[in-house]
Amino acid sequence: MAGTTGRVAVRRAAARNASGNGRAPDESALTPKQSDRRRRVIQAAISLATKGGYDAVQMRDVAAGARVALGTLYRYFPSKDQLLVAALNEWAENLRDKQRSRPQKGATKADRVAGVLRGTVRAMERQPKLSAAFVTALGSLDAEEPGSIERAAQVYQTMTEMIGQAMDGESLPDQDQLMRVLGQVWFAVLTFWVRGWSQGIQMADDLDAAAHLMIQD
Amino acid sequence: MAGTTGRVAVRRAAARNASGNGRAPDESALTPKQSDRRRRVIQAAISLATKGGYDAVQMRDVAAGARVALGTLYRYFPSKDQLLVAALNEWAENLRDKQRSRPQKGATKADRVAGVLRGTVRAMERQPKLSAAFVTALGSLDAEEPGSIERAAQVYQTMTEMIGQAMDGESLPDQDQLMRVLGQVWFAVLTFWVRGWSQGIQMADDLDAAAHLMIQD
DNA sequence: CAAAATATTGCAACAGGTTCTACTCCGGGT
DNA sequence: ACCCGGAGTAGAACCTGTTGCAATATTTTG
Repeated sequence: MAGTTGRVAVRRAAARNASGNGRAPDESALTPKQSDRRRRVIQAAISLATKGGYDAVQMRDVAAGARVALGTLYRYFPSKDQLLVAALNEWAENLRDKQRSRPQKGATKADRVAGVLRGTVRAMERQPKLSAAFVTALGSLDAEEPGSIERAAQVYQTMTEMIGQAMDGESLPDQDQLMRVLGQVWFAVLTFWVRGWSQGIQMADDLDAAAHLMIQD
Repeated sequence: MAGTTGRVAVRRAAARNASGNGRAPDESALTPKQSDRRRRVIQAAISLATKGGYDAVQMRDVAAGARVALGTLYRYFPSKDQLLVAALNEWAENLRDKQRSRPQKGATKADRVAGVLRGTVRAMERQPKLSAAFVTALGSLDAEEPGSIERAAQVYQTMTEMIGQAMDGESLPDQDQLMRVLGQVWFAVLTFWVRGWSQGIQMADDLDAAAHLMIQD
């Protein structure tokens, strides 16, 4: 029991790219074998996270689960956090597509936006361990680490697209600023939940409050 | 150069409290020697964080800097993150007291609240490394770790008090909900900045937008 | 003041993310 | 078919947060 270590922020900075390329194979198209490996890695990470959360996603286990060497794992994803955020990306894109096919029904913009936001947290509450792992990883991305900002931006954009769908019709003034802040509230609400600073129930309330306070219609 | 580890989420859970007490001496009043040790520890952490940020705060170095054994350090603070958040607490309380003596001048509630929020981030921008360490620690607190939720709540409350000062006068309906969301935006804005997802300049804009969208007066 | 209870110290040991090394393997160009 | 460089593999090694422990030092108690 007991005993464990923690999160690590990694310095990395210089170094790296010792020999040859050193870049993740994301850049150019992956060969079939490669995208298969990539899929297996993400799947292994999700599977571990679903059962045991962030801490249970141990890189050695992910590698073993995906039947790749540790070094290969790190060639695909430069860190545990980026791996998990990549998984979160796929999850979010899935959800966005689902929401696209079943649009919000609310009468007002505010209602529809609140609906979308509540939808995401409801989905996350169904897999608390996995979601906690996602949120922890997202909130721990190292800004210095190449690619991490882009990966976060991708999640943010998927989120924004979901909100955008609910705001159809003529756009409000300052819509960008508004969506930006809504994205921040979404992130904070999830973090508060994951960190135990608020109960699951409060997430919906907070999102409702934010949407209705900021969007008046 | 290169090489480092990351954040660690610690399992801890059971175990601990093996022999005797095991509780941090925070509980009852500290003896003079003890509060002196405590002060030295926090000071050492701040000093390291100011120069090198979160990663530079290495527990062995903190212990050495405070002239305390590693074990003692852990008796006072159960984790690196709680140590840093304790430091953040003191910093925030200081700022709150300063703001109390020099209240916001804005004409509207929204202006004054935005002013307070901007004030905190402006102060943080002056010590980017230290602030990044604070925010990272706050966002990494382990919910399982005893005391961590209380410590986060304390920061949150100090924040709330600052906002409260600016909202003097009759309170709005849903004021609690409102302050809650404002606190979330504050946290998110700082996180976005620290993670490199937004520029410093944007922090003020986002906080202004949030305050003015949510407080209409 | 002596005994008992607590706090500190110094250090070794662990754990898990990340890095490094020495090979082996595979696919394409010649 | 042969050769080359990039991609993979296995595993050791490194780093730093955290824990465990025996020996001392300080405080509390009676």
